[in-house]
Amino acid sequence: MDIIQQGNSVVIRNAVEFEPRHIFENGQCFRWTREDDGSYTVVAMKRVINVRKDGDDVIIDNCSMADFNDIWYSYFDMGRDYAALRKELSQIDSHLMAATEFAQGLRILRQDMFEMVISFIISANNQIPRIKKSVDRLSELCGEPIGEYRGQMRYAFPSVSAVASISEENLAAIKVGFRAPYILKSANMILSREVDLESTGNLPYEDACNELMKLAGVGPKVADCILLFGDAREIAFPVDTWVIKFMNEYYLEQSDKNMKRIKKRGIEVFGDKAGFAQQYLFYHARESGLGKKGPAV
DNA sequence: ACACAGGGTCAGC
DNA sequence: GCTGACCCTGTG
Repeated sequence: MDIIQQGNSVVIRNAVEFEPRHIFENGQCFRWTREDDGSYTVVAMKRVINVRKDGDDVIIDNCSMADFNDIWYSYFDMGRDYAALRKELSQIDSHLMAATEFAQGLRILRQDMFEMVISFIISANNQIPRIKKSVDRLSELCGEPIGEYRGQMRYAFPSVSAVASISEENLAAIKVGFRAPYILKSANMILSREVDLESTGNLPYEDACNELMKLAGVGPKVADCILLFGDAREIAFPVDTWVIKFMNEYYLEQSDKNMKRIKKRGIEVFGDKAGFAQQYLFYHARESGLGKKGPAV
């Protein structure tokens, strides 16, 4: 991989396994905006960057080589061979063959654990545009300002203590509805170390899940999202409405809506890479409108 | 207009 | 285990 600094940008040459659209529009991340020029402006890790594709090159603007090495290399999971991963998954069956071909360039981000906890608590029984707005409002309310970019002030995702001490009144302004008390309670549980986000990384998958589910508003699906997108747990298999759709369509003998059984079946079929399989299939199902315009693929 | 669902979770049986 | 309610808001 050839990576060079060019002015205020870092350029990754020949990055055929890096497609900003597939990375950001697949539901793992909420703090991005698609610009008129097709690029993506992203706030993460107390920084703001702009990511775009130019031919086969990826251009990360507002980024130093030092930041790329220290932060974004890990964030974008650059150490993983996605070509090999897609090839491996495509051999499982025709659905994964289609999904991995469709979403070439998708990567699973390694994001901040606390940001994942709060973001996915907000995601419950919610819609992606509204989730994005709520996370933005929360960051503007009590996140650190990290400077202007493209004429707009940007705010980092707030710290644990900042979220834990939001007033009820301010929290209402974020418009997270019935999730407000969950956010407050969970932030306080993390602040008091009743649940230690940093130690979950050392726990076996099942234990890490149970630890996270002690938090308010965190059930099995949200716990899996936190572990998959925040802790790079490849076995984590979040079961949501879209997963229920494609599992019933392709992988279950008879219609089933029990999340526990669906999850068990997913791990049975996809093995220790279930999380990756889930992302490709979820994204493909959603983008192709499975269940709305008839069966996909 | 007004019902309906949206990357689920929780409380009550 | 299963069921219904849940704050909002864009959609048809």
